[in-house]
Amino acid sequence: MDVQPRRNTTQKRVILHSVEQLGCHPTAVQIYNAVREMLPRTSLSTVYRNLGILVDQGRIKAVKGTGSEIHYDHNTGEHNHIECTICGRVCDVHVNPVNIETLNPETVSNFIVLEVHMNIIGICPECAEH
Amino acid sequence: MDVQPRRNTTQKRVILHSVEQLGCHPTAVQIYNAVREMLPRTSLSTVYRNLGILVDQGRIKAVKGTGSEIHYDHNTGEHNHIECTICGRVCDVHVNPVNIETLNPETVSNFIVLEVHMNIIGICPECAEH
DNA sequence: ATTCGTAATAAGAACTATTCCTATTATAAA
DNA sequence: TTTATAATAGGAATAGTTCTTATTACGAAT
Repeated sequence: MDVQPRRNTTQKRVILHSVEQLGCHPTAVQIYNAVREMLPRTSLSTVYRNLGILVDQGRIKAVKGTGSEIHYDHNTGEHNHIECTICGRVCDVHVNPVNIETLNPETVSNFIVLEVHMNIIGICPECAEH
Repeated sequence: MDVQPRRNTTQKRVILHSVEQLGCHPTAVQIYNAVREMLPRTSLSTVYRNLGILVDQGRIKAVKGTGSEIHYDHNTGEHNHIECTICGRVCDVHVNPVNIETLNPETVSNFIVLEVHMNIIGICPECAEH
């Protein structure tokens, strides 16, 4: 729970930069490939460790789609995601957020509601036109 | 894409029965443990294979939470899920479904919207009272 | 600038959840 | 019954992620 000292390493900077550059919610391996174009000796575990640190620091978000890989999102603001069933791409979506206050406690099994995530599944424009 | 003949085996019946009995969205391993109390020689791969068949047949649903395991749900009707951040339990929730028609195509990046899933994160009543 | 403690790294082993493989078993049709 | 083959048990293989350890390099204090 206490904050460790953090060094500002080249790898960390390039990893964050790659998440931002790749844009559309890359996976760890996609980030790894991008990073290795600039720093060819970077290891996958370094990518995973730094992604974990960046998530802990709230500088990026980890996003789960329908697949088994974790996607990383540099957009830390409130938004939802839409995933293409065909190509697997994950995009940002701005739907009116569900107001937690409006959820009747009875309907949510008397849980204390913390977050409401909306995941939309669909077909992206590119895949829609074959 | 053609339908294979399916045999009605004891294992398949006990696996479906366990998903129903365990109720609150068990994982494959939880189902495996329950099944082995009745059929001690059942293997984990048999559990996975039959869960896959049951999902394909629409008799149960596969549900992903925040964790890495897949949960199985005998409630095949339209509903959403709420997950406790503390104990990890996944429960059914009946929130007014999001009407796909009301989603502005612009706001959903011009995707063809197929499904809208709402995942709620919270604290369950048991965990709330320490 | 140089030294030095230690955070971060590279490389790969280990782990976890799931899927696949294969010889054997058992269902149900003939 | 017999028989063809779907389903099984057991375990190997895979995929994605996390962990381990000797080595490297950041940056604070000389």
